[in-house]
Amino acid sequence: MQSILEYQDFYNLLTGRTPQAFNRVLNKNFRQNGVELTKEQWSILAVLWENDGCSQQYLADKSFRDRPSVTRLIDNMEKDGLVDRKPDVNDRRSNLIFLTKKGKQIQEKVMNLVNATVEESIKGISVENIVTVKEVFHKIYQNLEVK
Amino acid sequence: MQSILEYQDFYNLLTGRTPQAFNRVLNKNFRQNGVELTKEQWSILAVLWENDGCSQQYLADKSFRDRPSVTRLIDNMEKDGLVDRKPDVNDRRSNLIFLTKKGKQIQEKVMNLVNATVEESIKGISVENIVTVKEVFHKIYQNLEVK
DNA sequence: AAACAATTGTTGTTACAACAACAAAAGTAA
DNA sequence: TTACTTTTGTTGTTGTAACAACAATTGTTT
Repeated sequence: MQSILEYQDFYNLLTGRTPQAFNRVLNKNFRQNGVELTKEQWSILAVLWENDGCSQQYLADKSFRDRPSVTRLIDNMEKDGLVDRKPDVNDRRSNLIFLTKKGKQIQEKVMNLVNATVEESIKGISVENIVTVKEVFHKIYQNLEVK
Repeated sequence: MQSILEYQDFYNLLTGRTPQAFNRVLNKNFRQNGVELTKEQWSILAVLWENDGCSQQYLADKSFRDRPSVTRLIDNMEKDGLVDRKPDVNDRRSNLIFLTKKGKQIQEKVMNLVNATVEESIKGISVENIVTVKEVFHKIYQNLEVK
């Protein structure tokens, strides 16, 4: 890391074309298979499939979003019939979010598409190198969070 | 990569909390130092600092955005007095984008902030591991682009 | 030259991110 | 209990992404 260009390269590495390409291909795979989900909606569903009936705050923590973002995602997903909001009788500040029948039924199809996209993307990459990427990103995250 | 959870982990790795954290810290560093730029505007300026007076299509290619996104970024940056649009006399379909005095003057300050943020983020990570991340991302990009 | 195709930029629409400000409810301390 | 603080969710605003559709211009083919 010496020149200005290399710093810009590193920025592009982290936030640039590869994550965008992955998102684009995932979206395309969704659409081509009749799955009308945004990648953000998928990331919320993935949390619910593991823990149905959790709060919006929990969804925000698990999906690395802030509360306003989750509020609006749930708004749209409720309109699309994927989830229902139910008030928490034990804490009236809180809503509990439940999968609808539709939200449950699409799990297998969606996860197959996600798995296929991930497998396609990491073809020819060794497990050691994937582990290294995970470790580097974890370290970067820690470096930035300490602040 | 065996279970559903690990695939989701990989998705989060690529598009998740670490890139978001980097963007958040970079934005914070901009604001705390009186630089009123979005990270997207910065990525456009970085291209112009290397090649002032290029077309919007060129900016789109270099910053990995589509044409509509660049149109609106330039709209906003023109309002903010960072760049000027000038018609290309040799090709009347095309605009040439030029840095204003303001757009040139902030280069040093902005690049110092970007460099500091990158350095902070990669503290304690070996050059070999950073190279591995670059290679893995390049391979992923190729895997997805072939499609 | 004329017809067709490709390129460049714009506009419209929908969806999301980030941040600030806020209200309601719950928790805590006096 | 009352007053203060924290938590949870919502709304407002601005900025961007992705995609479709389009106009103007340029390039290509015949």
